[in-house]
Amino acid sequence: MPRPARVSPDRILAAAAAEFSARGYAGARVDRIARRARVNKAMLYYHFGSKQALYRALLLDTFTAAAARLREVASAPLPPEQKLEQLVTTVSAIVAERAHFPAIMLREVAEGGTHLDKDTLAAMAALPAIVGQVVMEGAQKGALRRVHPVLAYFTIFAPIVLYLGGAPIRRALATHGLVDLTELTPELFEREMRASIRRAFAAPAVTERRS
Amino acid sequence: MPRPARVSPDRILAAAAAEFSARGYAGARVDRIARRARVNKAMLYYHFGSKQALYRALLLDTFTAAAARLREVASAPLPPEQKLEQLVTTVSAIVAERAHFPAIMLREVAEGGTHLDKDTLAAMAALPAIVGQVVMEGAQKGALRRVHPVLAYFTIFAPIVLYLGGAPIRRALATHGLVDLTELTPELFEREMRASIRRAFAAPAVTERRS
DNA sequence: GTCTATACTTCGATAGAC
DNA sequence: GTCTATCGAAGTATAGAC
Repeated sequence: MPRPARVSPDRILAAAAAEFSARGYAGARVDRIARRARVNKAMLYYHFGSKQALYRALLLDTFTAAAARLREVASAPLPPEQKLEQLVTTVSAIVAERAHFPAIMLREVAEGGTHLDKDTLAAMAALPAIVGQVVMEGAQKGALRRVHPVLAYFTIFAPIVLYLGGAPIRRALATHGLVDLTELTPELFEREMRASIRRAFAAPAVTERRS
Repeated sequence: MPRPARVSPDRILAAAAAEFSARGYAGARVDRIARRARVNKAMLYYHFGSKQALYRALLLDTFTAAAARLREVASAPLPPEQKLEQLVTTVSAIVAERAHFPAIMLREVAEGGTHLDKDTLAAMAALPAIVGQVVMEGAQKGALRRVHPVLAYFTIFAPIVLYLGGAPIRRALATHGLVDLTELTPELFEREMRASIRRAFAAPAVTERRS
């Protein structure tokens, strides 16, 4: 047997990621997901049960994977300042690997978690917890300024997710000749973000640098 | 004539703001908007023509008003560092007055501008332009660090919009007993944001403070 | 596990009287 | 300008054969 063809659920999840991220829960069409995954609708319902269950499975998978990546950074043997910058890099990397991540996250925030169950909500809630842990550790060691951990989470996550998730609308703006920008690249954006985050959260210089 | 009753269009726009922000374009129901505005559907179509036209009217109104507020700050007789902090305050104030602003913005970014026409897209594009103007002025005067204007836009806007727009999902998390937080208040958030922005974009200290 | 055909529902939009 | 009634298009989900 050259091809086991045991790939339906994975293909469906991938198709669901594309569809839900591009159109949102209400805008997504089960027919389209099935077609994109090259299975028929009945097959999709056979594996996932309902549109909502598929959506939850997708989000649980997405946020669980992201949290795992961030946990690696949080528990790495690095000084807190470097962990913080590494978080920026890792969030960017997560988006680079899963292009649908930003749209899904932005939509779910806007949606208020309406379609989610407790497990999926818990997976989302893990992200701020991990960032908060890094910041609090840094403050304790005197390496970082004391800031509210939730503020740190938003200061780091929000710009990256909105900027990278904004690629499609920037294309739309460009189409209409409305974009001014000497296109900022994701690479440059990440570099500048790291610098901004470093400065925003650096501990006030108590011991002065020698003159 | 005690009450002109000439309020249908405004009431419809207000109802549309609530519905579209809570459910998105595809999830919004024209019936619900009409009911909330206490007009019937035919009346709504009489005034706005279609669901899409109503959506565009709402977004054009929303972003035009926000841009006007920000332009005031940009052209105020203030040093750039203060303008920057004032932008933080103003974005927070805009959200305080129009609670649906964050959700609408997050959704439209995720949506990629699909439902928008050129005018509405232009109104959205005005926001980064205004922030960029402040940052470039500051860099020219040596008051601010040289950063890409688009980066500055996202660094300021994104955390505020995502944090304030995230209130509903934080409530959902709290309902399930998943929130750790010693609830960060919007006021404290704004104060800390101003501090972070100030540090992130301050010009490197060339002239040392006297010892 | 896989597919076709279809039941059932909801929603955007309009016709047409007042 | 305002309203009631309704059409027609989609959309989720399932029945039932293979």
